[in-house]
Amino acid sequence: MPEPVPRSAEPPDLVFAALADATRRQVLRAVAESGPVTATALAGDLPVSRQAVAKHLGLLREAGLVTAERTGRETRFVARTEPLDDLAAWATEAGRRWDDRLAKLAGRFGGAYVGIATHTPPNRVTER
Amino acid sequence: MPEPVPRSAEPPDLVFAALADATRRQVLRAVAESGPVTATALAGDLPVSRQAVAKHLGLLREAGLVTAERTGRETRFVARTEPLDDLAAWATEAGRRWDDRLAKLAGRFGGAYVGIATHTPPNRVTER
DNA sequence: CATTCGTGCAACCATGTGATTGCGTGTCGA
DNA sequence: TCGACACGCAATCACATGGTTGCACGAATG
Repeated sequence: MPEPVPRSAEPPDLVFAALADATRRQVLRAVAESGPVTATALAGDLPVSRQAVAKHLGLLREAGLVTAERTGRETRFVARTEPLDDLAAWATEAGRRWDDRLAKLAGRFGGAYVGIATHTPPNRVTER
Repeated sequence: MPEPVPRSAEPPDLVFAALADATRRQVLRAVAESGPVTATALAGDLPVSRQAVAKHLGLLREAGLVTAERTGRETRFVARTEPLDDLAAWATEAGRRWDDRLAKLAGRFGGAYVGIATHTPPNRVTER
């Protein structure tokens, strides 16, 4: 056995789910670029209501992508990057492993699938 | 200006959306590990119907995560790894940039937020 | 040529979810 | 103390989405 497979910390569903929505990514990005910021301030720059932003922040918080700190009557959010690092690690690892598998198949079958599997645009079969 | 910001190929919504669903990730993983495989065969190992698998494969295909090749009456799917690489690149880049921003804020404010932003578990504020 | 098998498509259903509005509560400043 | 401000919570709504079933069509097989 080459290695016991580092078992890269598989990002929890929450992270995938949180990142799935474009608006939510926008919120996250805004938080990341605005430093500690409140939901209300954030809503000012975004095309959605304060409550919508608050909801997104809630999910992002559960996913560990932001941290909330309440002082007095306002809550400031800060972005966390670890989940992103985990995601990057996962994607890299998965991609690498599958590529290896693909390479083996290519060896066994003659390499026909390599091109298809790694260098074909979106698709070209029953293209609608 | 340090750099014009490499503008890491931002993964399209389709990729995020495709990866958001756990079952779909399972399908993708199965495809990746089973080499060229048909939807029907895939459905045999998964807890959902063939059509469900086919739908997932359809989305994965639109997201560029799998490729389909029809020969005769059966269609075999193969996983593609580029979208995953793009995702990894994006996550890494975003994380790095935000971390830089955080570091600057830490310098300006005294570092109080650093710990909170980079080493606090899920959360700890209005913990429900 | 009839049958069987693998697909794709369409309709349909239940749930989940992004977003809004309205309201109650706690905090800060005058 | 009182009003303004920042939140959090709940109800509601429209729409997207995962999943199923049923059916029709093209390709192998005898």
